[in-house]
Amino acid sequence: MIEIPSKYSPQNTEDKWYKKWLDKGYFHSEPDDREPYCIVIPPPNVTGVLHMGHMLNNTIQDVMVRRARMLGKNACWVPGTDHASIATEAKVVAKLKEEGIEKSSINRETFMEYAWEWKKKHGGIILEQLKKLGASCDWDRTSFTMDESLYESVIDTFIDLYNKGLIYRGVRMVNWDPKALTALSDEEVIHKEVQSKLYYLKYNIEGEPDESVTIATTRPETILGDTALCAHPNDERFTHLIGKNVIVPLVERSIPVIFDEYVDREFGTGALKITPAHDINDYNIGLKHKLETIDIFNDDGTLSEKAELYIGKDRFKVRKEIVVDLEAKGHLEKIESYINKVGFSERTNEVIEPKLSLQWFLKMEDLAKPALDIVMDDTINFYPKKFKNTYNHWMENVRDWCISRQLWWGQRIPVYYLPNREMVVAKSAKEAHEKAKQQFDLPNLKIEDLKQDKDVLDTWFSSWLWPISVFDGIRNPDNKDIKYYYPTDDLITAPDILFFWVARMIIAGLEYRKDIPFKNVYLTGMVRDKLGRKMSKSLGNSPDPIELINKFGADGVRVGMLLSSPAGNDLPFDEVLCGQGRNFSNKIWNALRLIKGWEVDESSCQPESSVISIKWFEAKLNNTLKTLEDHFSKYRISDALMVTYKLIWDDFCSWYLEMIKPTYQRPIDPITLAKTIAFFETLMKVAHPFIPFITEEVWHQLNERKDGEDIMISLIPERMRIDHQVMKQFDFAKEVIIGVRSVRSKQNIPNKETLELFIKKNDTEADTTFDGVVSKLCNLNKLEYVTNKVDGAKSFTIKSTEFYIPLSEKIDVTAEIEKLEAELKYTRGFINAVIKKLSNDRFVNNAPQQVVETERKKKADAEARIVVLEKQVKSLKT
RNA sequence: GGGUGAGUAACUCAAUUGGUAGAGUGUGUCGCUUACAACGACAAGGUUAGCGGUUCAAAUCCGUUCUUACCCA
Repeated sequence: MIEIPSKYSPQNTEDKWYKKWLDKGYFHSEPDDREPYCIVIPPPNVTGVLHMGHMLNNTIQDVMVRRARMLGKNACWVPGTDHASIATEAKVVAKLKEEGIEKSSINRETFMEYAWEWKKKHGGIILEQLKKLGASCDWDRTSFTMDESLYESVIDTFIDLYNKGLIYRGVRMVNWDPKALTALSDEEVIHKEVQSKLYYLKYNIEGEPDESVTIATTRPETILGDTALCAHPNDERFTHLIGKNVIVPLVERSIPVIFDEYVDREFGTGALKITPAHDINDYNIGLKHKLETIDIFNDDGTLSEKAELYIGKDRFKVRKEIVVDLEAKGHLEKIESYINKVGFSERTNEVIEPKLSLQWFLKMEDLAKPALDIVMDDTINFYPKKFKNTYNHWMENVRDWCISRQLWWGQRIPVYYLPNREMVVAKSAKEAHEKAKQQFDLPNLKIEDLKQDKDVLDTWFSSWLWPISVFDGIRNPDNKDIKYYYPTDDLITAPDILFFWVARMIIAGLEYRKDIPFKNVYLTGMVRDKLGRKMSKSLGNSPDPIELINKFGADGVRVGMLLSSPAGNDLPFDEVLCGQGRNFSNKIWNALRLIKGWEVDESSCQPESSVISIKWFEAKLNNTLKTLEDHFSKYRISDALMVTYKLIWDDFCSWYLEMIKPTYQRPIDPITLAKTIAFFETLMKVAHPFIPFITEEVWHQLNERKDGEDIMISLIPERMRIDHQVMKQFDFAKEVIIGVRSVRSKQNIPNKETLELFIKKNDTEADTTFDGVVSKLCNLNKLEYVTNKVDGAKSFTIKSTEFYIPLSEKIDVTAEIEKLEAELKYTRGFINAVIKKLSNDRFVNNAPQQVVETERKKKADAEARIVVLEKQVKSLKT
């Protein structure tokens, strides 16, 4: 026997094969005559390291790409990263701080040098980790959202949209991160429940020094920015305040009492203070009632001069101080503990301050409409379908997109301001200069007089172009890559970015290519821990993917990730699943060991049982290939894997190999061996997209391969006709085998001991096709058809066929009768339901013909079985 | 508070659109039998969250209550 260790070790094969594939250029794709299959990776953040979400997501992508490749398509998976402006800038700022450098002490250019240096050093980590997973990305096409061509595409797009009148500058309430000093999108804000306090504050009524009205607030420091007090118009507790003013405590400012149905009468006292500059709802009420806005905060979260008091102090410090002062002046009625949701910055974990600020916006309404329709009419398909609802809801309530960020790391907004407060939009300062001179008739304007906008664009304003810009399709709309690969085929991503990435890519695709960016969107679930919590760094509940790979092998981890992750359902991750994946590899490995260990006798002829076994497995294989196609067409990846898993483990290893296995130390015949190896090869091909490494290794062990004859670039064989007859016959044989094994197990008869099996057919002719197989797998020394019941034997019944196994021990007649009667009871219950159905005219007339037919068949089968069972009981009793 | 999903075996999920519920894992019993103990054989396990309704027939459709996740406010 050839020396093959009994345990498969992935470490010895995975790196070897990945390198080989890479060296041979198998991952690279160039346009040709074949049908393209393309996926663009959801670009991970350059600051990121691989987490479980990436593992799941990229495993699925790799499965899709590898399968497409093996179906003969020209498969291209474009990898890359996004520049993640705020996250990266935060990292760089922190690193500089460690080195004793404050961001405020250096200029933009110097900062950008540091940032690029950081990117060069750390930006590729995540992509290297993907290689460990086996990702078959076309690394030659690796893109980065700040690469020259992608950068320029973003700028061109901004200019184009501006010229179309879709981009404007305006004051809006934004989510302000006082630490990063930038606006954040809603998606970058995480709302968390926190234990806070509800302060009940008394405002005096103007002109009535003895009267007051009490409001409740969680943020007492913001009273300094109050410009109104509001109650529900139907709330009788406050009708006496109509037309009156109240006095803001401490600053002693008079503000009007207004009425609006927005107010929740149940909350607090029913009266609400209105601070339009610092709360989005108050802002909207302020707009409606034309209230003044007083912005009491500086950008860093300290109080501004507008606040009049506590100037320069931090907002949280002020909260404590103002409560003391309010109490001293008798304005504090009480404090209750209260749980509310507070927004935190995703990147800096700072409490978000709603803030009015001047930002750039993209008008979304007209752009969103066609992007909504194209999903609703299934031109783009979502898997699972339920996300169409979510998408619809979002797109119908779309709000303008705030695209500016107060950062340096990113594409700088191409807007230039003139000394006369006018502005021009242009690709470069030089162009802007020319344009400004002409447009405003300023021949003496100097280029230094132009000031470019300080802000950069939101990272999503880069990534929404991703499926186009990775092929340079914005700048060169007719280049051969974009024409060949676009639209891409599948997009695989998580539902939490459905709106701010997926939807926007669809919008950009329709706007700039007049075509969808992808045909299908597969939404993965979220990876959670066993307790159902989201995996996150802060909780520390996420395993390190690289350690997992070291422990279980990349193949094992891939199987673990895929096994229980149906599209859109969350995946409660458990290492046990990776263990299952590793065991699967080991099973395959040992099947290889078995086959490699066989001696061949070229002159021996093929046993009948092997002939029929091969016939059966061929049918089973083709049938499974069909099921597999169906699962893939519905994007049921975990089902596809399970079907493959069972085909290999159950059908091939547990059944087929046992059926054709030569007796110990006997040689195998050449035909059976050749056929078995061919089956094994096909199985490896089918499994390759899921477990690329071990399949490549086994493929090479199974046969001598010429250079370039690798499984990765081979084709999955075409499906042949399925022999349903032989499958049916085998299913019956299987039941017989299980029946015999069950008797063995219950009677504690060791496998070594041979048995006799007598079969009494009652209605149909005996089908002896699999008798040889049954004898072999049950270790029978006799298999005989009889016409009479066999006495003193263990028995079991399948359909209406009786089976008898004579035993040396005595049979417990009472137990046998009990068993039979239990079966009779079940079958009678079953047949009664069927009879009831069939005797109902409305059923027979209304139900489809086929359904009625199967019911009749059920009835006939059950009747026959009852007759057999009854006879058996009767004979046992006499 | 509003919206959208989801509640099926101990766990994770199926059930081809209404035809008396199936896998994998786990569990139990037995077995280191000759590829594999990272294994094999066999077995147990379900009032489909509760209640009510439509139907010949409901896990599936309708209503309602409860639980839960996500999104929005």
